[in-house]
Amino acid sequence: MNEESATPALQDGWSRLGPLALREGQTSQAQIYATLRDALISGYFRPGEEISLRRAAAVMGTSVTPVREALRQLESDGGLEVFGGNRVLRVPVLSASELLDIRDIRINLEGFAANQAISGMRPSRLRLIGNACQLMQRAADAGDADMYLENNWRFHSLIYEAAQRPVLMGVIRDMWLRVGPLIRTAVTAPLHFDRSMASHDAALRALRQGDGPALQAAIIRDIGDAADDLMTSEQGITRTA
Amino acid sequence: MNEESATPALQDGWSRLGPLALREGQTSQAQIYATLRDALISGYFRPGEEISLRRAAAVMGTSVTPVREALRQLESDGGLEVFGGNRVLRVPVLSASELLDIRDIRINLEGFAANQAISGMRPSRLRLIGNACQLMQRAADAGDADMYLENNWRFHSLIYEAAQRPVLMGVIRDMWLRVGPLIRTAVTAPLHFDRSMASHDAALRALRQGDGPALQAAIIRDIGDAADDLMTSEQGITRTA
DNA sequence: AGGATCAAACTGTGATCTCACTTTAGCTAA
DNA sequence: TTAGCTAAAGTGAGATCACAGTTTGATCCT
Repeated sequence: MNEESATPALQDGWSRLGPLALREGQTSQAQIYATLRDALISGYFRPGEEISLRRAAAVMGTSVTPVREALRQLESDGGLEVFGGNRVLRVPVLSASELLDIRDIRINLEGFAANQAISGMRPSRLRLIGNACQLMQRAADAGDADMYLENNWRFHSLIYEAAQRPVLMGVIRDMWLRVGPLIRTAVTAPLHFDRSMASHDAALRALRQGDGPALQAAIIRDIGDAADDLMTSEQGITRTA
Repeated sequence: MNEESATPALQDGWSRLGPLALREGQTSQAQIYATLRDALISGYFRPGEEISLRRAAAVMGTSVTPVREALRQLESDGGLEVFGGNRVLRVPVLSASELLDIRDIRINLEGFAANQAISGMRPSRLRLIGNACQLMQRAADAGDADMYLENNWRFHSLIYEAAQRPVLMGVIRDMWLRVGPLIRTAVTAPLHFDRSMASHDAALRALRQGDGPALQAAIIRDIGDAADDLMTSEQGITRTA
């Protein structure tokens, strides 16, 4: 039955991306990598969606060479995986065990980063975090998933960056790269917004009071709740493995 | 003064690597990546050593194309970094703060993995771990750094793999990739072998008793001691940043 | 002897082409 | 209608080439 009306414009991830605006001092490859990485984190691509070298090159306005390196990098980060006998690259479809694997890494590292962030927190950054939290709340009220996800990443990364640990920040970003395509399906879960915003409010409170352990606990709760929603939604997750 | 006799054959990392033995079903790029990654973990390359695309291609017996992708992947993993205005790839020279950054990630993740490994431990694996520990002790007695480092990674990875968490294992491997070039300098520290083997023995004991927290504590102590030796050795570390 | 200069030899980057393979669409035949 | 075959289009992998930039080293002049 009319599936195309149920998902009116099931756009692929490319529709939101334009050709590359070449900035000097940066290689094409680096810009393509950053663009696609952020797009994956923001959930522009769905799990299982295939990424073609030539099509990506056409969209970015370059040859396949820099695209290939960028995609290979993303594969190395776990943001893409080789799929069939044709070695096609696609957005990973996670198994339930992989999801738990990632969840526990996040609990360990983001909890640690949050705790470390307390000492490096400045008023200006705290204000930015508060803004992101407000925008998230507004997006939740309006049901705007795009705006919500964008500010969700912004909220979390602003906290972790205060820990001033670039390597840790990179590993955390890699974990978000893996769950990014899934989180968009998680926000459709009932009560997700409510529970998530409750954790975020608790985190913001702890942040303002300089309470590291409380902040850590709030972040851990947020991660656990999100993983629960993902497990129950069963979209983009394979149960077999 | 005759510096060349002080370091008689300061071999670069390529001297231990041969041309690629093409296995079917694997891409050249994947084999080059795996080869170079393991070489970096084992400390074949020194911090600051430069990696040339064409030279690497000549050693591996391929064109620059697959080499470039492999090196780009390693850069993304943090195993290589772009250096000068010429964008030369080299083995990273870590700052003291980066070293602490990596140390704490390792403490969190490897400690967690060790704790999780208890339930997945099998007698056959336990025997392999015991063997690696014996070989490490023998290498320490003989002062064979190569053999020691090889079995050190083997010892740790055998433990963590028992946790059956591929993503976690990948992140841990990335951390070893970053400290691999440094660890070779750490083993020259006085008492490093003694302290390290004491931690390893404690880990093995905890493993045989199925004591997760004790295993976790032993692993954490090992990581902390190694980081201390690296900080005091000051080789391949910049103090400025 | 010391410093400036210029050319040669390197560096990575990106585009293009060929190849082997897979997938798919369409046609043919049972 | 359906099964099977075939040709076309698509896939990534790898080699090669051209280019811009840097580094290096020798030469020349002071």
